[in-house]
Amino acid sequence: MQEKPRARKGRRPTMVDVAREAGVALRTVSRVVNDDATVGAELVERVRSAIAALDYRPDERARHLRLGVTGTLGAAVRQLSHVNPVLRAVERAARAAGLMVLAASTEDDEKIERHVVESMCRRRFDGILLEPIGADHGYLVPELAAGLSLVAVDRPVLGLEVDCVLSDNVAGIETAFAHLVAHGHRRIAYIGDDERIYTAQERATAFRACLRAQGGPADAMIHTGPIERDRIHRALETALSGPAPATAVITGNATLSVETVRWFRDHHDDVAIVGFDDSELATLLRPDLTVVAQDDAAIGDTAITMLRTRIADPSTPVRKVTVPVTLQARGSGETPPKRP
Amino acid sequence: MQEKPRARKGRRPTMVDVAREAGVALRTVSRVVNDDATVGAELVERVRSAIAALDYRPDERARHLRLGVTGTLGAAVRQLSHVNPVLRAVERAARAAGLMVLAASTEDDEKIERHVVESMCRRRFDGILLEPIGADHGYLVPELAAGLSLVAVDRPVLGLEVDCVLSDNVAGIETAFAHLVAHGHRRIAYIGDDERIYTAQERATAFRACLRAQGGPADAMIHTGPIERDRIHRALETALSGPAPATAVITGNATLSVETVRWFRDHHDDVAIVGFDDSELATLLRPDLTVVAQDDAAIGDTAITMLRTRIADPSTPVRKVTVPVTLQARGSGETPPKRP
DNA sequence: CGGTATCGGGATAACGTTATCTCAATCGGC
DNA sequence: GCCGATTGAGATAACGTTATCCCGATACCG
Repeated sequence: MQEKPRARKGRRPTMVDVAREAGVALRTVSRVVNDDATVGAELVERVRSAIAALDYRPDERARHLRLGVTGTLGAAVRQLSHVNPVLRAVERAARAAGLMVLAASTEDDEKIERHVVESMCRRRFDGILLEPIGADHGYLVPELAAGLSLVAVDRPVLGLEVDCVLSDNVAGIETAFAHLVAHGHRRIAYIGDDERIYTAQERATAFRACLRAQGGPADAMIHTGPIERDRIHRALETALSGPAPATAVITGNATLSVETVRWFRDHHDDVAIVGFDDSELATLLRPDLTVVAQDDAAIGDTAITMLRTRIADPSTPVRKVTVPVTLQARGSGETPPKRP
Repeated sequence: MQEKPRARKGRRPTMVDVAREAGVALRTVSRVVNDDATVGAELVERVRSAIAALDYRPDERARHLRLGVTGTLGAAVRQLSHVNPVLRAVERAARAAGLMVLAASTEDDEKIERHVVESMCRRRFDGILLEPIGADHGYLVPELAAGLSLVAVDRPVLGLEVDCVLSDNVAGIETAFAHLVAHGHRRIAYIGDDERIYTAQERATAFRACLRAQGGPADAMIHTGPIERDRIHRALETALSGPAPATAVITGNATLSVETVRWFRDHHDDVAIVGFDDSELATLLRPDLTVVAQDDAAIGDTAITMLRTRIADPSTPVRKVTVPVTLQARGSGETPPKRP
C-alpha cells in the first residue's frame, strides 16, 4: 500500500511536487501559499489539499534567498542561560512585530562574540542585537559598511558609531548615593566589577564623582575588580574595618550584591546596602534588598524599535538612548548608620 | 573618488563579483572559499585579495539551500531569560561539534511553542532541542514524518515516540526523602508545582510512593498546584500547623524553594528543607540549602549527542535517557526535627 | 614525437523559492 | 460582433551557492 503521494524519496516535498499533485502550475502554488488573491477558489482548494496530503512546508532558505530578507533578528547576548529580563522583552516585542528572534551566547568571549555575529551576518539576519564585549570590534566595520543593522544593548560599541541603548548608570549611582546620604550615612563604600567592563567603569566613575562632591576620602571607599569571591570579601573587609569604616555599601551589579550579602550574613548585620540591578533574591534577604533597578522592558522595547527603524532605513542617524533607572527602597538601604 | 570596487549598488557583493574582481571563474571562487586543494597558489591569492577588497561574505542561505543542510540546531526552551544551565552545556557541546545553536523561548505557551518549532522547521534547521509544554504535540507528527530530528529535554513528548533526556526525578525525590528520614524526620511535607507539568507530576507521584512506603498519612503532607505565592504560603501553613505538623519540607523546584524560604524566614527557622534543583541562592541562606541537583552538563551533552546521532542516521531507534541526580547536603536538610 | 594521464579551471545545471512577462479566456460596452 | 479591459494561470528568469561535466594545457611515458 502506497502511504502518501511522496515526491522523491527521502526528500521533503517541494512546490513542484505540490503543483504536480494538484495538477496546477508551480507559480499557482506559490500564489496560494502567499495568499495571492488572484487565484480562483476551486484551485485554491485543490492546492490546499495537495499541500495537506504531502505535508508540504515551504523552505524558508529559498524564500529568504529570493526575497532578500529573512524576517529574522539575531540576539548575541553574554549568557543565554543567565537571567536576562531584557531578552524577554526583546522576544516579546519582536514577536509582536512578526519577526523571529534567534539568540546565541557570546560567553563574554571576544572570539565567540565575533564568531556568533559573523555567523548571523552570513545567515543574512535582518538585524542583530548585541551585548558587546570589551575590546576590539573592528570586525564589525566591514559588516556595517555592507549594510548590517546593529543595535548595542547595555554597553556601547566603543570606537564605532553604532546605535545603542543603555541604562542610566550615572544617575543610578547618584540616586543610590543620595539615598544613603539622606538616611544619615557619610562613609559609603562601593564594591564594583572589573573596570575594563564599560558599565563597571561608568558606575565606578560616577561613584568617584559622588565621593568628590561629598569631599570625603576615596581610597578605602572604592573597590573594583574581577568577580571573584575572595577579592570581593577582602574588599568588604577593608572597607568595613579601620578607624573610619563604611556604614553603607553600594554594590555594582547583581552578582556583587549576592556576594556582599553572603559575606554580611557571616560578619555584619548593621551595614546598609544598595545594590545595582534588581533580581529575584532581592526580596529573599532580611531586610529586603534596596536596589537601583533597570527598566528591562523599556530597554528591550527600545532596542527592537531602534533596530527596526534602522532596518527600514539604514541611513537613519545613529542614536544613543539612555533609559532611566529607578530606586526600589525595600529596607536594606534605609538602615541608619550604626555609629554616626 | 571611487572607494571600493562595489558590485551593484546597495547589494552585498556575491561570488560573481569576486570572480569578476579576481578575473577568474565563479567556480574557482567557490573552490577557494571552500578550501578546495585543486586551485593554484597564485589564483588562491588573487581570489583572497578580491574577497578582502570587496568584503565578500558568503551567503549561507544559498549555501544551505544548495547543500541541503544548515549546520544549525534550534533550541526551543521555556524561557531564554531564565537560568538554564542545560542550555549552556548545549551551546558548548554544539560549538565543539562545529554546529551553531540558535535559541528561542516558548514562554510555556503551546501556541508559541508550535510557532517556534515550525519556524525552525521551515528554516530547515538540522535538528531541534525542545523543552516540551504539556498537552498536544500533534503538530509534530508531520514534521517528524518529514524527517525532523528532535530531542526532548527535561520532559518527554507525551504520546509520541521521540528521543528524550530526563533527570531521574523519582530517584531524586526518594533520595531527598530518605535523607530526611535518616536525620530523624517522620512527618515530611511536599510542596510541588502544578501536576499538569510532567516533571511536577513525576515528582509528586514519587513522593506519594515514599509516603505510602513509610505508612504515613498523605493528605496534609502533599500540596501541588500553580506557582503562586499565596497558594504556596497557604500550603506551607497547612503543612506546618495542626496536631501533627511536618518537621521537614521537600520543595519541587527552584522557584518553590525560594518561596518556601521566603515564608520560612518570617515564620519558622526550625524546619528542615530539601529543594529540587540547585541554584545560585542555595548557598545564600542560613543554613545553606540542601538540594537535589540535576547534572546539567550531562543533560546538555547527552542531548546534543543524541541529536547528532539522529541527524546522522534518522533510523536510529528512539532512546529515552535518564540522567542521575545528586544530593548536595549543605545544612538545611540536616536539621533534626524540633519535636520528634 | 605522439598518445595519454593529470591537473587546473571554466561553463552550466541544479537547490526551492518568487517576480516578471506573457497569454488565454471571460466579460462588458457600443 | 468586435475591441479593450480584466482576470486567472503558465513559462521563464532570477536569488547566490555548489556539483557535475568537460576541456585545455602540461607532463610523462613509450
